[in-house]
Amino acid sequence: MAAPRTPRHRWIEEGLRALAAGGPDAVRIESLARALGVSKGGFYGYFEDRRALLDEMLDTWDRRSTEDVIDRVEHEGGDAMTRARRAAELTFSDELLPIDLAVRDWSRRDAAVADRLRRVDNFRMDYLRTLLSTVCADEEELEARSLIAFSVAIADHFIAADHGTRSRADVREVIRRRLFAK
Amino acid sequence: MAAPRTPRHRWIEEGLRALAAGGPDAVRIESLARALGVSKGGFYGYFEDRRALLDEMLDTWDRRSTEDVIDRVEHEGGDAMTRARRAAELTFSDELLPIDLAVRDWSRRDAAVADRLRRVDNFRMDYLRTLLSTVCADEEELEARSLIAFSVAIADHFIAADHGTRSRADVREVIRRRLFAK
DNA sequence: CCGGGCGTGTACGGCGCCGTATAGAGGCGG
DNA sequence: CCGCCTCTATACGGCGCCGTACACGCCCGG
Repeated sequence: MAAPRTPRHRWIEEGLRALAAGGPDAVRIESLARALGVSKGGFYGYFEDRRALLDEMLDTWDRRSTEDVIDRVEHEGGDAMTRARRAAELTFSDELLPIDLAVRDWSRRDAAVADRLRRVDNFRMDYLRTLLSTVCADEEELEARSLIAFSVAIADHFIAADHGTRSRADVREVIRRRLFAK
Repeated sequence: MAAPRTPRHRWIEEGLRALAAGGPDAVRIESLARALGVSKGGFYGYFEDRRALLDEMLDTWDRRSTEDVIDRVEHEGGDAMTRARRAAELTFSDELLPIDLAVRDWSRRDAAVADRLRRVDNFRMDYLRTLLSTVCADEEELEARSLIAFSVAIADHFIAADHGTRSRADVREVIRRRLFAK
């Protein structure tokens, strides 16, 4: 049989690109086809409909954002703060970050997406708790620090405010040192 | 002259409702008209086009989220932590919160929206700095606390994680007390 | 080298939306 | 009480998209 010019994963890749750039409403089959230099003819051979594509896109994002990230971080090693910084770098990479933000917004309007996001975020928070537990024994304190760490990391991409002479990264570094202080 | 059944502000109200519920892509003139029990006939008498409506919606949201909130909080009075909590309550009320979140997402794809959001967020951060400066003298520390406070408030609505036996509100209360401790 | 299938291109009907044009209704001022 | 002026309903052409139908071509297995 002929090797497909445009296999499943290419539709998924292009879909994730569109999602990152314009949110779920921008994931249009005909526009993906144009971006792929192809007509939409083949699409419906792989996917039942548009929703099925969106589901598989979420599968792909889910895996890349959790297992894949932790595997790499744990493989590279380092102390707790180093691992946390590295996990944040990978999680919020140029590639994954825009998808994450789009999914986060999308989840407010779609219960199935919200369920997935909950799974992903719990995965991340669990890892963060593990890392922070090395410097913080009190359970209440641990939970507070974990939520602060995750909140600052996420909100960094949603907040538009300036910080006078300091850069946002400077302020975040101050916060990070504080969180990982014993 | 006949009093208009559907004046400007009703289109704007309905537009904000649609924005809150489904993001900017959900603000469709014909669907707003349906929601208002009216045809779109009159719309183009008030607004140049769809974009003009979106601009006025942003004007309305901007004012309600900044000046209106601060005026009420300052009028009610209380200590710094009380005012901060009250400002957060008003800013993230059932009515304003979904609009805020939608605008925040929207701003990633529209530079004009991003400019407005920056103005609004800077306004809020300035107020937060003012409040926190009553309990915190060191400038670096003040900036860190302000960013944490704003980040936790914003991220609260974007993060899906659970916290074991504790509720999210519990954890946030722990953080709030910490931030406002001298 | 030849048939069959899979992946593709193309065309179709349908829908929802945009922005425009135009005609009607209904109150106000003269 | 009548004309006018504003707001509204309706209709239109156009566009982009969905999902389906079908025909073609190419490559693989026999």
